[in-house]
Amino acid sequence: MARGKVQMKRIENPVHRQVTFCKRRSGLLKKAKELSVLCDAEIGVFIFSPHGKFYELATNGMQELVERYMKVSGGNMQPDEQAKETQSLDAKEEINMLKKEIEILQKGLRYLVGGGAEHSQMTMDELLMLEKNLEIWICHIRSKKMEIMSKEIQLLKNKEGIMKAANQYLQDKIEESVDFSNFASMSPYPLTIQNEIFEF
Amino acid sequence: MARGKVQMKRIENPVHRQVTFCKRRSGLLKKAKELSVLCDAEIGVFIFSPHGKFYELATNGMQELVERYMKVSGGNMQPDEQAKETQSLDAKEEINMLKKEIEILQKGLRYLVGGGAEHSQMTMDELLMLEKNLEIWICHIRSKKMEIMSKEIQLLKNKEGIMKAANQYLQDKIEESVDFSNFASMSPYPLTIQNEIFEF
DNA sequence: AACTATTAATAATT
DNA sequence: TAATTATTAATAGTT
Repeated sequence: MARGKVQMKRIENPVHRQVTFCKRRSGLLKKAKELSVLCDAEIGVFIFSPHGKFYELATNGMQELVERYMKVSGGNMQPDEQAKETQSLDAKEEINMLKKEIEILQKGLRYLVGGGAEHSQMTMDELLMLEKNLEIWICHIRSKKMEIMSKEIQLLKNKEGIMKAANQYLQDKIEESVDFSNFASMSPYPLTIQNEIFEF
Repeated sequence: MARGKVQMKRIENPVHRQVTFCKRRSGLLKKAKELSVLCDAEIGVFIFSPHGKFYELATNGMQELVERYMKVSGGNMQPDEQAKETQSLDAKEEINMLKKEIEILQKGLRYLVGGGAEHSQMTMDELLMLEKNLEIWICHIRSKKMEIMSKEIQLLKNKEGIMKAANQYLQDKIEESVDFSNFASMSPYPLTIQNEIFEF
């Protein structure tokens, strides 16, 4: 927008890039604020600089926007579509249970972020629920571990098969040589050493 | 930026406002994308139109940005506010929303505990670390539960002591009365009933 | 950080 | 709605 058209690709010169970042960042935030004021929209902007610095603008508190975002994006991007599911349960009860769970999870989150000071405020029931959640979570992790281990075992078995085949091949060769040359022993090494040779 | 300077306040004419919203929204998203490309920054933009329609742009997936945001912002959730917003909605919709929210919170927790790695991509070592973390957390919770139970036990013991004292007092009174009046039996009730009288 | 020459965005208009 | 255009706003390169 000034002194020459700009190519839409990463600016390689780090100084230029940094300067442009500052200028355009403030420009973007200004535009965002303008849009929110002029059109009565709620807007949130995150900016993480390449070096991890964080900038934000939010019309109504980022927290609220994030929560709203999560609600919308949690389903599909179209708020219309998520309304159409049919399932008959005792809705109010379920809602209450879910809300409780949310509260507990939020407390848990706060606890983790806050480093532990907050759980003195949790009741016994809440602690039980949180404990249950964590146990479920640990189960997931353990099954993931099992999965990884299974893969490794499979890999090792494959290796073993290949090594066995290689050993067989070598043994055959040796026997062949023995037959052919009539030497008593061409193979001074035990098979285990052959294994090592073919390990990979 | 055209045909006259614009006042920085809400556009009252709804048609103008809507038109301006569309134009500036696309402008803002464009600018955001440009900034991210030119300066190698990560950017997320939420826009909620006055009528609740939602637009977003995110360089690396909004989820990741939101998580990152939660990390830097310290996770100061306001559990109260979101409950009120959902009052007028259809129950099933609400259930879905709450479930999504739970999922997101769990993801957030996972993220915080794991230090940022997605667990589908986690290595064995990372999973082990996470598992250990969760177990530690469960230990904390269990010790908190123990603490609560201990307090309850203490409370019950105190009660017991008070009741015993009360009983003793009553018994003394009764004996006194017996001595004083020379009636054979002033106390037709067993002590267990005295216990009930002094329960609280 | 301040300054322009330019480009880009957009308000009003068609 | 979708173009057009007259202006203003943003900013790239420079100092």
